[in-house]
Amino acid sequence: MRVSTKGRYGLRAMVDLAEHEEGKAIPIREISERQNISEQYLEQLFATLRKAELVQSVRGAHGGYMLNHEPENISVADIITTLEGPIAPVDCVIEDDFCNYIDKCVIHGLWSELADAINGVIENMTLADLRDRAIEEKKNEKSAQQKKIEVK
Amino acid sequence: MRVSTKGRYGLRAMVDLAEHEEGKAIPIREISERQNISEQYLEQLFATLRKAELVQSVRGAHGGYMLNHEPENISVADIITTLEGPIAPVDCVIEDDFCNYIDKCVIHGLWSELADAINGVIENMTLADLRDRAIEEKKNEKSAQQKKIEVK
DNA sequence: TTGAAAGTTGATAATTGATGTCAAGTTTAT
DNA sequence: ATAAACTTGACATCAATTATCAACTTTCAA
Repeated sequence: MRVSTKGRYGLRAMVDLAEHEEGKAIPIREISERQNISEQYLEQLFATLRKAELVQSVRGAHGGYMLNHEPENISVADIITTLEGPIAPVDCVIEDDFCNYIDKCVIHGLWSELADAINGVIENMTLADLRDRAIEEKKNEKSAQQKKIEVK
Repeated sequence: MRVSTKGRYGLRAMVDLAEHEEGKAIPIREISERQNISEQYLEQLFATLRKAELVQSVRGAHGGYMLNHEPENISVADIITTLEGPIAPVDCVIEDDFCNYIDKCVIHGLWSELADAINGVIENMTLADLRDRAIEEKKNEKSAQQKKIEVK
């Protein structure tokens, strides 16, 4: 019942992108350094994100990746489901063919509720929300550091 | 982001037990047949459930397993966390040591929300709820069959 | 009453398959 | 010619499942 590294790393990379892109492409190496995720793995993730049209790639020197939509219009659910497939605690919530077990529907109801709860959270949070939090976070760190220095 | 077979099969087995135990122990073979889960795998799951004191074992001929508490007092969360470990989308929601990444807290907030949403659902559903649904379900099947026969 | 057989839990090892990770080479644009 | 995206493949790790064997309890027949 974990979000795998695909979703976790991918989400961090996308927040990083939202934070740093200003009309220009960001190379994977930069994200890799800031986020401490291997370039090779990030390449895999971005290949998937590109196919899903969540990001654009710019090849060649000074190339890299940039978001393909406004951060306000990219939800956490978009990113995670792209990288990990549909978020559902069990397959039978996704597929239309029924479970082949006796008490299928008994537990099916529970899994549906769970899927709804999960999706409610991740559909209602956008990349813009996370980016803003990240920026806020860094402000606080800075002012905390400032205080330390002042105390010294 | 799936509940693994441990949680899924374990939950089905426990519902089965709640449905069929009437003061007597139920052997694993019966559950295995009804639920179509291998005996060996079920044995493993029940070993874990026994150590967590969710079930009792009775050895020897006519032995088997029985619930160790009233179905009303066993939540879905009890069963799933026993079999799969704490339910959290990422480790840093469980552990107290911080994530070692830059935007730790940015995404941390999201994961916490998600964990709360999930736990809310599974803590508020008990084995008794699922058992009752299972019984209800079977009644409906029967009356549906009955109707078919009547129509014939 | 005793001893063997059968049924069952209990523990651990072995196999299989999926996922995560890394490396090397290829293509494209500046 | 260089810097970057792209592509493919190999390897390692972990989860899921099956298999094996040991220990214990009851049953039943001699």
